[in-house]
Formats: sequence, C-alpha cells, structure tokens
Amino acid sequence: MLRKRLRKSAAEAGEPGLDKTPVAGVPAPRRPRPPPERSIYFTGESRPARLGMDFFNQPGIALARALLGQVLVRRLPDGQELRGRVVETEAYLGPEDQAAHSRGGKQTPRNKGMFMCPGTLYVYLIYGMHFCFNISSQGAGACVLLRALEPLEGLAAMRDHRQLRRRRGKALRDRDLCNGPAKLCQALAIDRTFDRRQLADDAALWMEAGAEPPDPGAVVAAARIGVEAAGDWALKPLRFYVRGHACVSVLDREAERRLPGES
DNA sequence: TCGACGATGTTCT
DNA sequence: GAACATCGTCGAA
Repeated sequence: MLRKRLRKSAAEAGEPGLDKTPVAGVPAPRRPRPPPERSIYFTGESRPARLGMDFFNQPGIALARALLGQVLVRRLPDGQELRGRVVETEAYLGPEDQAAHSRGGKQTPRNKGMFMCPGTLYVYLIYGMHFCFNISSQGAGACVLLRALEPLEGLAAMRDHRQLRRRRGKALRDRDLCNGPAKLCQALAIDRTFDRRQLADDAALWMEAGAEPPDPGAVVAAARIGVEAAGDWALKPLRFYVRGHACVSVLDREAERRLPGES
C-alpha cells in the first residue's frame, strides 16, 4: 500500500518541459538548443526521427556500437518525456555465447524476446529486485544490454524514481542517475511490462537518432560485467563505452590503454 | 574511494 | 535448491 502510494506520487512529481541541468563532469550536449525564450514545443521544430526496424536489424556487435550516442526516450503516463544518451552497451551474441541467457539455443518464456525480431525488448528481473533492459538484434537469441545513459531531459523525474528505493535521503548526483543497467530502468520507470514490446513502434518508449555519434577512436571495447562464470566468453571485448564519459558504470583502464593512440 | 556484504524473488535444473 | 547480465549501505583507509 505504502509502496503504491510512493510510486504514484513519483509519477506525478515530474515537471513538464526541458530540464537543462548539465551533468557534472560531462561535456555539454552538442544537440542544438532553441533560444531560451522559445520552447521547442511551441516553435514547431521537430524532434529527431525515431529509429526504426532497419536500425536494429544489424548483428549484435554492430548494434551495440551503433547504439552509443543514440537517445532513449521514455514517455510517462502524464505525457512527460525523459531522455538519455546511450554511453555504455553490452552485446550478447546468441546460442554460441556462454554468457547469454540464450546460450545453447535455450529458449524459455523469460527470454523469448531475445528470439523475436530486431528491436524487440527483453526486460527481465535480476536478483529479485532489479530490471535489465535489452534490445534484440539480428540473429536468433542475440541482443544488446543497455548499461548506462547520460541523462539529458527529465532529470527531476529520474531522480524521484531512483530515490524510491533508497533509505537515506541523500541526493543523487546527475551522473549516478543512469550509470548501471538496473539504475537506468529505475530512472526511466521501465519494468517487465515492457518485455517483448517493439522499440520501433511503441508509444511509451523509443530511440531517437543522437546529434552525432561518438568518435570511433573514443569507444572502448572491454570485457562484460558480471559474467565471470562464462569462461572464455567472459573475457571477450563485448562491452562498449564512451571513453572519459562520467556516466559509464565500470571503467576498464586496461582496455582503454589498448585503444589506438594510447601508449 | 574502495571492498565486503546483504537484500530479494524469479527462473531453471 | 541454486544461480543470478545488480545495487545501496557501511566501515576502513
């Protein structure tokens, strides 16, 4: 009962309009902004196009890289839109990948979304209390896990959502709102009801083209997180993140040193 | 800032 | 009954 009340109040707390609060330690977004006195909602300026099926229909590794810099949008029931730029992903390659839920071609009611068409969401509960958010890619049983976002818009609502589970009232830094797979789900109010929905045509959740992709030379390929039991597959560089970005969940200094141009 | 640890409940063997 | 693609808190440094 109390929990229900808390959820409701958080959903109602979001303020409409753009939240221009910059993220500490993050270069200012390069997305062109309208003059301050003119809201984009009243100028007729259109938002970037939603990414369609064609975008998601690429192999897991390619999609994991291509998602960096794109913008995830969550429209709340009250109409407010939350936006975050993707800064960290992990590719799961399907039956051969010993770290994937689809390893060995295993298909269960839970992981069905992994086997559905590219752009299908696979949202699952982990450790009994957290949700993780995946996007199906090309190839049966292959998908991409979103691990971290840079909050762009609707930070107040994100903070409210994130604060629900925390005992102490200490305010979260902007960079801590979405820097983990379960954190971003919590901040954007993404739960299991989104499982198996289509990112290409859903009314409450979609992906928009980012202003510009990260410099390919700034994308770190590192081992995935939390899959130590997967043997050799745990070591493969299938996690991708934007080097130097404050919102990345886990840094891999060794992998960063392997980047071209690094000594 | 980092490491240890407990919370929590679904899913699968 | 064990495993689990995590997170928040606390105490030590």
